[in-house]
Amino acid sequence: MVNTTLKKLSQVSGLSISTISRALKNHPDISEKTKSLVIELANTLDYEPNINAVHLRTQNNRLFGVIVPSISNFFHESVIAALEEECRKNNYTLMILQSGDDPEIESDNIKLCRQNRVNGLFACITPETKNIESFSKLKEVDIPIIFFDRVPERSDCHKVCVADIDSATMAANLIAEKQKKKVLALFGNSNFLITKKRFNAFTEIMSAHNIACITAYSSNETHSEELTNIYLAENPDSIFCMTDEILTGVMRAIQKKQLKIPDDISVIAISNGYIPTLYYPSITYIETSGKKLGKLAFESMMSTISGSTFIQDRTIESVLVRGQSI
Amino acid sequence: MVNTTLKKLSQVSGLSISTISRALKNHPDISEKTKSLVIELANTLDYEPNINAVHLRTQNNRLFGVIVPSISNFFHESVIAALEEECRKNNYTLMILQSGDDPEIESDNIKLCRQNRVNGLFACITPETKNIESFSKLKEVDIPIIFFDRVPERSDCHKVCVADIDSATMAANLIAEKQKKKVLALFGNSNFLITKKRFNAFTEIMSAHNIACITAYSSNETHSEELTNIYLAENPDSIFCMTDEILTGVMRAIQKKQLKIPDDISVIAISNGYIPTLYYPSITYIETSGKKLGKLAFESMMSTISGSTFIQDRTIESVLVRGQSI
DNA sequence: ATGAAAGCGCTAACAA
DNA sequence: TTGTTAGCGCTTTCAT
Repeated sequence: MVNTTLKKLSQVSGLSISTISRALKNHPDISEKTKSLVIELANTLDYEPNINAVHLRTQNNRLFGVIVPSISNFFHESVIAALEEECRKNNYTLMILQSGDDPEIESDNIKLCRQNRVNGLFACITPETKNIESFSKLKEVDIPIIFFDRVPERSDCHKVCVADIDSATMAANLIAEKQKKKVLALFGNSNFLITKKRFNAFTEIMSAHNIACITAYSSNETHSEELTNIYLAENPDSIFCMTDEILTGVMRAIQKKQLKIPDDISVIAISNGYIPTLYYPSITYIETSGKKLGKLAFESMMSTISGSTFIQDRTIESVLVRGQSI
Repeated sequence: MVNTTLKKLSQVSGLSISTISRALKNHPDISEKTKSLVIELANTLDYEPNINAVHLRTQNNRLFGVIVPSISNFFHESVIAALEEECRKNNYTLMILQSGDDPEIESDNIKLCRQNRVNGLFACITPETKNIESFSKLKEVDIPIIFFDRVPERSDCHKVCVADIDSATMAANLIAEKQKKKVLALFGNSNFLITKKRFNAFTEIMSAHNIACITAYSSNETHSEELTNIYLAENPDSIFCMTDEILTGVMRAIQKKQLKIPDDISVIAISNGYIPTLYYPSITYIETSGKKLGKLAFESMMSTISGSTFIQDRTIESVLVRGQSI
């Protein structure tokens, strides 16, 4: 069966299309009698407005796009969940796109956003996104972009990030406070601004306290496990993990070697919060909440949409969640 | 700046709108000269077709919807990832909707699908979805539905599921093979058909082998941990976990009590595959692949869309992945 | 090879 | 209070 349209309702009821349209939107001009008549008719015929027609006509899709590397990621997942919730509340639809960390797919996704005439885009860029030219095309047609988590280095764009320096600082300070002497610190992709900042903040505190610090970069689990195996030979008394992926790799190595946490070795991580609780003793971590980030990003979007010309550059505070791993 | 339209290209080039439209779609009637001219112009003016207009005109949105309880779930996440990939390849867009296991939101989502004139819907129903009336409205307007994972009991609808009985059977057989004598078996939500089937298959094999079997239902981590603590008093030699959530709860209890796996107690789970590898020794599990399910669901959708009247009822084979936990 | 025109379903300004 | 009409941007039939 074919979908019911205003035209059909008009034909069946004998009323004009515009009267039907108005009645359905509870327009004050329409009499109560007509309204209830039309609404009832619409219900029995299962009328649902054709959103393409509405959007074409109103030139407002009430649609936001979000580009993440992959939804299979605790952090981004929680960001999306938060965005989705806010969109629901504000009667927007969210178009979720995955870049797979491939700049070409990212560029395709941006095109999709333009074709769909999104009202705004939330974007987490790929490590290879050197210039943001493809994003600029959105700006040219006045589609605001809120970058989040992984953001461009330039300052003329809206950004919402988790605390980069702060979270590394908190972890470093806890290590110092616990009188650790030799730490293995594993960081994520060195292309990212956030990695650089955390690396600098962390190592600085280490030197300030005269704590020996072995550093390495890794962005996946297996590599982290290998690195841990290698550097465990140097007998660190603690390990700092910048991401969940690193943490799981490190834990695999530790568990295989049957090392006791925290007696043989201490562990501290930066995480969104699920993985650290899976282990026993549970891992102490600095929480960077994707949920909070999502909410803040949405807030920034709304204020930008409603005319604020202010460049948004916001940061989510980190929280220390104490486990028993250090 | 405003978006470029065919009209604008027409005005700038002096060609008619229809010529522009044809040139852009590589229509054979148009001369090469005109084509290249138009394409170049479109590029310089950053033309992107207004998808709402295209869809309104062509009455084909090339859009699928998918409803899951939450994207924050390993299994559903991988289903979505697979669906997304297939959609990409086939030039469809995927609209991802979350029900939060709330029948009311589910119903809203279905409405959204109708409003967006999706070409088809992939749906994983909520535990409370007693009747599928809201889904029927989609069928009335010829929108095919492929139910997956959690599906209605009635037989007149398309279904793609993971092996229910088989996976429970495989786990049970392994437990028997390993000569276990007393097993604690934790199952998910008892409303689901899949739970019932697995429960029956599992307990049947247990009785056939004269293995004592304590059973309980739990659908979240904390509850699973509590149940484990309670039933550990009865000294089972093995635990069967029907889901990842159950597994993490069980493992928390085991780790807190410092029980050694597999010496003190054996563990076996049904899982999508990530969580079991996090532990050491790694957990033996029956893999139910969300990725395979997604691919198969898409296949079913495509054959239904292209006219097959055949009721699809397909099942993903399970695979035993051996860890060291039993 | 190109153009004119109709119409997809809807909203809203204007008319009655 | 209701109806008429134009038009959003696009595709496609029919004419030239």
